[in-house]
Amino acid sequence: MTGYSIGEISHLTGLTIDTLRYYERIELLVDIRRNQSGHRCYSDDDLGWLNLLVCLRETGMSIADMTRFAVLIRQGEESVPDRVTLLSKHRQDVLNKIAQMEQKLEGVEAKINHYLEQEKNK
Amino acid sequence: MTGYSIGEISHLTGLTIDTLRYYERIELLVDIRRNQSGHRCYSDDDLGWLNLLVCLRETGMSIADMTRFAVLIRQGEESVPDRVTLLSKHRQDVLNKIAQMEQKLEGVEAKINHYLEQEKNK
DNA sequence: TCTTGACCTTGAGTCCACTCCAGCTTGTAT
DNA sequence: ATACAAGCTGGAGTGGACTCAAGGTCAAGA
Repeated sequence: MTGYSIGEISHLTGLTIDTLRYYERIELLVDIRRNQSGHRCYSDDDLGWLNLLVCLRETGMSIADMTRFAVLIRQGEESVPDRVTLLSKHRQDVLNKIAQMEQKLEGVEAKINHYLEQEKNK
Repeated sequence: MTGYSIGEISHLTGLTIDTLRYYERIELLVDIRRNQSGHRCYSDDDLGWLNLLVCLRETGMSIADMTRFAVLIRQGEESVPDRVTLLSKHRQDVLNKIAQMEQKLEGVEAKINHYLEQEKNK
């Protein structure tokens, strides 16, 4: 209930402490509570938001787009349709990127097999 | 038979002209033939190598690793097992990364669905 | 009391992968 | 003859996403 320290959040999210402070600087993260001694004190909501950011980052969303999304959220309820649009577009981008990677991976596999053949016939 | 100009190769591979020259500068590409007027003249082998590089790049291999691979190739036949090792490791990395992206994408989809539910109950 | 360790801030630095610039040459079309 | 497109070089600049450094505060334990 007292919230999480930056070190705890770093462990829980996999983001470094420097990255957490950086995200706050660029306003990807706002209004983080502080305790008496000025240390950041993250809430469960903050943790939830960071976990979503990690999902977006790991699926290749740019910081610029994450920032756009964060702005939508700050605009409140009425931006929900826009948020759906943004995330849906991202979802499709990710699916395309995965398909693209799978296709190019075939080229790599063909090369591996070519080398294996070459070794076999020696 | 006369080979391809840098502009043609750019179209064929999707790499920009600047990137092609950059790859040569960092020795990802070596011994590109020149015509009488000093212009690059790429062979079919060069094109094949570039297409493989594109597969590696699009699947997320770093320039540093591509350079290592290029060095192995220049070492000749005896490096074939090492090339297989390098490419196989990359293949596994790509599969892991795709799996990771698919998993994190579920987090994004959950959020989309959450928003859609929220909109429905309004 | 004094030392650790975890935290704080501002500002600068790093790494990667290009990308752009200025000034020059060459070959083809009008 | 001249204009224009496409190419050349060496070197500098860019954008994205962090990452590090220096110097300071604060609370708890030996």
